[in-house]
Amino acid sequence: MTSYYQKVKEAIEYISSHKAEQPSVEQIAKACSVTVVELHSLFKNWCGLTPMSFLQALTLDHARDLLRHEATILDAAFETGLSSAGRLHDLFVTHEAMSPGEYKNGLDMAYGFHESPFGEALIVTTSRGMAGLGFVDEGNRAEALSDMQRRWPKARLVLNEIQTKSYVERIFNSSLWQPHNPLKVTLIGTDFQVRVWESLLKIPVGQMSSYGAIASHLNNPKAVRAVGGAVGRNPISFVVPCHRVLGKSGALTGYHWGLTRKQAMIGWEKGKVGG
DNA sequence: ATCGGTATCCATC
DNA sequence: GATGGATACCGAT
Repeated sequence: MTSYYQKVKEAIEYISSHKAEQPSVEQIAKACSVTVVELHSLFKNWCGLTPMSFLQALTLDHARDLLRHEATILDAAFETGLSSAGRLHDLFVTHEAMSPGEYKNGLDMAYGFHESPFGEALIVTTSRGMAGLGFVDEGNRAEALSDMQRRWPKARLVLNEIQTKSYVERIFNSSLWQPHNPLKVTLIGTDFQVRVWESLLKIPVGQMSSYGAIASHLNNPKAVRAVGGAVGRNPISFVVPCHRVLGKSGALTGYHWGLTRKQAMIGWEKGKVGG
C-alpha cells in the first residue's frame, strides 16, 4: 500500500488537467506509462476501486451528491451520542485540547517519517497523543518538518521513529479501526480552532461537508471564512479529516498539502466505504 | 462550466 | 483597528 502513491498521483494529476476531455482508462494508462491492466491493479491494490469508479469519486457531481444532505451530517453525528469521550471518528479518536497558553513554555515532541498511502508522512507526537501529521513532497523532509515547527515555535522536536511508528499503521489501515484502544490526539490551537477541528471529527468517512455547514453547526453561520482559516490550519492531516470539507458548490477550494492529495484521500476513502 | 470581481464579516495579530 | 482568507454569490463569457 505504500509506494503506489507516486503513480496514483500521476494519474490524478492527468485526470484533473484533462477533465474537460473525459479521459478514458486507456488514455490515463498511456499518460502514466503503464498498461491498462497495471493501472487497474494499481488502483485495486491501493484503494479497492477500479480506475473508473475512482475517477467518478472525483467529479463535481459526486461531491454535490454528498453535499445534498450535509446539513444533517454533523448534527446526526451529534445525536448518536458521539459528542464527548466516545467514538468521534471512524478512527475512534479521543482528543484533548491544549490552548496556546498551555504550551507557552514549549513541549517535548517526537517526530518521525513513515510511508503512507499518500506519500511519505511526518508524524509528530506528544506524551498526551498525536499532535501533527503532515506530508513530504519531492522528498523534502526538511520543509515538512519546518512546516510543523512553524506551528509550534517553542516545541522541542526530537527524532524518534520508534515512538511515531506505531501510529502510522493504525491510521492508514482501516481494518484496524476499532473502538477499543482509541487513537489519542492532542488538539493544540485557539478555542475557535479547536471547536472547528472537533466538528471535522464528526464527519463520517466517505461523507462531505462545507465551510458554511460547519459555521452553522457552531451557531455562527456568518463565520464561514473564519472557519476556512481554521480548517486550513489543521495540523493533523487525514486524522482530523479536513479533506472532507468542500466549498458549497462541491469545489475542492484548497488543501495545505496540495489539492492532488486531497483528491487522493477522497477517492481512497470512497474505496474504504464501499462506493 | 469557468472566470473575475465584490460584498461581507469573523478571528487574529 | 488593520488584515486577510481552504467563502459565497452574481454576472459575463
